Amino acid sequence: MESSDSSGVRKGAWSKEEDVLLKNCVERYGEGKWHLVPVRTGLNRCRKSCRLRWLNYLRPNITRGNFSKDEVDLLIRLHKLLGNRWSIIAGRLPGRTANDVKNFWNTQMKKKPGERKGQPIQKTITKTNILRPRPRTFSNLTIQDGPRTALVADHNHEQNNPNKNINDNDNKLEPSSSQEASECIRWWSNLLDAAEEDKLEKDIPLLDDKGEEPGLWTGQINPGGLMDDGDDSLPASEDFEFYDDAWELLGFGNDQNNLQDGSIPIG
DNA sequence: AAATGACTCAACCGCGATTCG
DNA sequence: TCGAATCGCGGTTGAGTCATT
Repeated sequence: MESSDSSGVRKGAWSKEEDVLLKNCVERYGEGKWHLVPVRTGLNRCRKSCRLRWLNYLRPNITRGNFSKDEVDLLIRLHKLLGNRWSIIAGRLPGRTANDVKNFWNTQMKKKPGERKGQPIQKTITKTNILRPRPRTFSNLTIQDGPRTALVADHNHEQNNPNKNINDNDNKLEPSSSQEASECIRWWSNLLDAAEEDKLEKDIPLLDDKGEEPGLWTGQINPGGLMDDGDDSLPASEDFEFYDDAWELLGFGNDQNNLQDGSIPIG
């Protein structure tokens, strides 16, 4: 079934030999610089295809198989909050790629209740029940408690932060065990519970009184959320988002200046 | 056993955003 | 400041597989 485009670049399913070449390349040079991968490997593939294959299939720690009940539950609520922002949602589901999440949603969750496993969902996304994230990038931030995957870590500053609660060898910021993955899911689930109970039952406007979207904090973390093609010198989906309200619920208050500090107490 | 339809998921496409010279 | 290159993402497609007739 293989084919190639007008420039002769191979398309279609990957062979085992191609997988080995790509895997060896990434292990040697690291993720990123995808435009160099075809040159380094000799693969007749475009950079996008190489990145996609790595992120969605070859990358370590990818969780395969059915979604657990907890994952489905969290997925439903995150989708309710975020809509089709698969990379962000996947970032809350350790080991799941955005493509996985998207495929799962499109194949399982769009079925009518009774046709699918899991609980019914609200099919219609309206302006009043969806919160779009408002990116607010920050760095040098560490949460000293909670799941490791909820840590906020600026890769450029990790070595300067003695308080970071993360394994130095694990710059992917992924859960190291299924127990941690479950803990991460539970943590986000609880957080969403609190945020939903506190705010979502009210009719939150899309824009606040300053004309900005109420929503999420964006910082740096990668609990495993991945999207397909593209490239970056940092692992994909390094965004970390905090529900504004959850931020307060967690005891941080609403002083955004806190975010500039090296660490923030939690709980 | 063969034909057909339904389903899954890997992969591609296109476009807006970002980076870089 | 601008244009080209690259990245990141969501939407869509289609080949392979499974279930049903």
